[in-house]
Amino acid sequence: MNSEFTIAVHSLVLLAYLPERMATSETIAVNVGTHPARVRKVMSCLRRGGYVDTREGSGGGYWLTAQPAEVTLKDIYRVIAIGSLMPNWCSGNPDADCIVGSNMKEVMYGIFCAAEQRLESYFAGITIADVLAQIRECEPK
Amino acid sequence: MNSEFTIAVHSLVLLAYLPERMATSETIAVNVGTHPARVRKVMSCLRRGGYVDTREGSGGGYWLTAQPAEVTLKDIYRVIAIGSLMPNWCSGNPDADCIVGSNMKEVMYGIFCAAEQRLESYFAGITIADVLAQIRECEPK
DNA sequence: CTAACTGTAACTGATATTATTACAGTACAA
DNA sequence: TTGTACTGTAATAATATCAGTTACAGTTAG
Repeated sequence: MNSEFTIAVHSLVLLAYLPERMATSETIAVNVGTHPARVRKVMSCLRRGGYVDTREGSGGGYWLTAQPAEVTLKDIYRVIAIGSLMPNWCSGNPDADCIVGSNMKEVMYGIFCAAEQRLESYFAGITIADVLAQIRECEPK
Repeated sequence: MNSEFTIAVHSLVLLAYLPERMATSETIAVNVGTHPARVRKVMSCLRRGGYVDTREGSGGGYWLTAQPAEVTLKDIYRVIAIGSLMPNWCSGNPDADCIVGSNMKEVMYGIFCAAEQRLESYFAGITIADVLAQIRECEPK
């Protein structure tokens, strides 16, 4: 899995934590530990998903429009990282004579799709509010 | 996830399918669609896990020692691919002042570990024999 | 008009993945 | 005991993916 999912979750949790529920890509990037351009790319996806709103220009930035308790990690996963469980490489060769070689690709595809659904159902049980609550429970540094 | 897990499953299913339950790395590699050296690397892990036995030298190769109905994809996952769900990149900075930035890494780590357990429990329900049965159910080409 | 933003694409460098080569070690069989 | 056919493993090369960075057009507030 690439890390855009993590960046997306982190960004939404940060917005939920901030009193104004608003921040610029620069502020988010510092908190996440990456480059503002990368944050903007991820936030564009979240905007298309309807979880944040953006304003360009001076005084602009990103703010949370969704309720933290109503956005799940599954929602975010589907917007940002869907399909990332499946390896890019597939085994077998559909034209082979052997039924194992010729059908393995399809069977493994089915297995990974079902695995991804399991993963999504786990993520469906975790909201942005839950993640923020876990953060508040951490030992103060 | 890298594709060694897929190669391992494919190899074991092929061995379970073959009447002798035995094959060389060359035979397996052709069926899987990769290089024999790569198959040998994966099979070394499976040997250490106790799922196959190997014999060097002329007439050697790999054969299945475990019962196909008793080896699960979870067993294989743990031997070959454990930890592969977690991204290599982590967000946040434990030294930051903000509790979100300083604790996100740890919280996301916990989320991914639990997700991996979910994945493993799904894989625990699928045996090599199940995969082979699915292959036999596929339309003949 | 200017400063401060986002949106997005292009490019670079780093890292991960897969393929390939190489060769030492082992076992069988003539 | 020598040749052939294998495994075991490391090193290298080729390729793909990922993350960082730069660049700049477009937008908005003041």
